[in-house]
Amino acid sequence: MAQKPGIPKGTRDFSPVEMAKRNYIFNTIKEVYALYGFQQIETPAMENLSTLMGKYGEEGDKLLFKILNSGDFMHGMTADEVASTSTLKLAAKFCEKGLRYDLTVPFARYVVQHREELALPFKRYQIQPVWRADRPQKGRYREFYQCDADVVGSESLLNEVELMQIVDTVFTRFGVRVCIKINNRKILTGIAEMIGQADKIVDITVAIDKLDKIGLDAVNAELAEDGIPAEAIEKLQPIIKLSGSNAEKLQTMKEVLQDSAIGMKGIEETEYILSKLGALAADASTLNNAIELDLTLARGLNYYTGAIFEVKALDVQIGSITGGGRYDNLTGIFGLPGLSGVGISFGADRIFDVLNQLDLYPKGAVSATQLLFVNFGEAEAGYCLPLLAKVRAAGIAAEIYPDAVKMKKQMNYANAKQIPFVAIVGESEMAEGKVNMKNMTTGEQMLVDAEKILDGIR
RNA sequence: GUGGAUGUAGUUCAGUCGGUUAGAGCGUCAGAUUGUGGUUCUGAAUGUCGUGGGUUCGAGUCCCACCACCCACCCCA
Repeated sequence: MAQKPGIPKGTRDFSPVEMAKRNYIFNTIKEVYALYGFQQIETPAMENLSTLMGKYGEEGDKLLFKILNSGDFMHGMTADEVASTSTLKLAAKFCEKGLRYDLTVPFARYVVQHREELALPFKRYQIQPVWRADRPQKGRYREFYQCDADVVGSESLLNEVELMQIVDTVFTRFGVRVCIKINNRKILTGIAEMIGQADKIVDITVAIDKLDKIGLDAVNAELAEDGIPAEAIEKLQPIIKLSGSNAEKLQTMKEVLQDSAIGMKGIEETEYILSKLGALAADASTLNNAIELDLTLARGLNYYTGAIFEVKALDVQIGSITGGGRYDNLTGIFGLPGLSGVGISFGADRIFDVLNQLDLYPKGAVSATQLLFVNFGEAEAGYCLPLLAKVRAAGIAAEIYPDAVKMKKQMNYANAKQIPFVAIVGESEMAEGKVNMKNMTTGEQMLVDAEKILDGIR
């Protein structure tokens, strides 16, 4: 072996077993989305860079994968430009496309581009890979899948309620215990107003967001570093430390934010969503999983304007595995103002890790072939082929070992593929018109009539 | 972009103070067993010790650079 081939940093191959598991995840999510009336779309892996740039903040722009123009990409460049040392400027010159960074922005582009054909409100889901030029680490890849569902063209909070129900249903089906955290950008804006730091809203939310990770003192230190006056930080303390039931938290915040119109609007929205989910009284929730108002939840993406959500697994420490929120004017940047959207995104790769750690895959999700015919030679194989066809016609995945090699080897193959049944047909079985069916789990064998081969697989 | 660790067989990893022939488990292959697997036993194959340079009589081991991967921060799913 001369040189081992490899794949780019932060990308992965998926083995047959991994794909079976991933498909189980994707299929479960798809089923639930469809159950709520969402329809699937796909968009291209690459978008025009102008569609992507400026939508994810300064950090996000840096993490965009840019695609070099094909052909003579230096064409038409001036000597000055070629000599320029500014990577950004050069990139802008010879890259006009980029790989998608998430599914939400391409979706907004899709909506604007197809606005005439869409029946509003438009509910779509989309399961595709996205790419980020991040430095990879645990649970973090440069190519990963998102499973988004969004509704645009409706301001009703019923959409938020349904999305919470979807989250709850999906994780219930997976058997993963989660905590759904909910907050509202308007409340955060109200808080920033109340402490007189409205323009620092982004810094404040980013700092507060880290509370459960770095602790209160570190958050306060970061706030001070961001230039928030000590007096304002002081005012923030009771809010950061707020505890109690959802209803209690709302009551407290109503008092704190009574002078902020936008803050009160956020409270009202949150109250509505929680009440519809039965999450205000302690024991009345209609969800299987806990839903909790968490004022420290901020979410980095700055296009969110209303409710925001995030889901954490209770039994695995891995960061957020699902997130989303309402964005009032995402299509505005593409020239279509006044359309409100709200959506969620399941992080399939992290859910994959969670299900792996908890070993929550249902039996049968992994193995595909149910029955293997052992191959003893030309004549025997010829006898098996019609039987094979019959089994397949009954919808049972089956295969015949293509080579008449040693039986041990064929049995090993069945083991490696976790095939539960093996059909052994040699001279004696052929002569009697029978099939020897072996259950690979129990080791039991029984001789059945070839006609009744299906009875052997039970 | 910042910081920290690691790099030896397909894989996980050992390898003492720098010492002559590079080790183990798992996996793979073969045999025990010509039509019965998972267990067991026996045997075998597989190495640019990440790459390049340096120190040395001698380097897997020490030094430097580079590369790769991992972890943490930033940010995020």
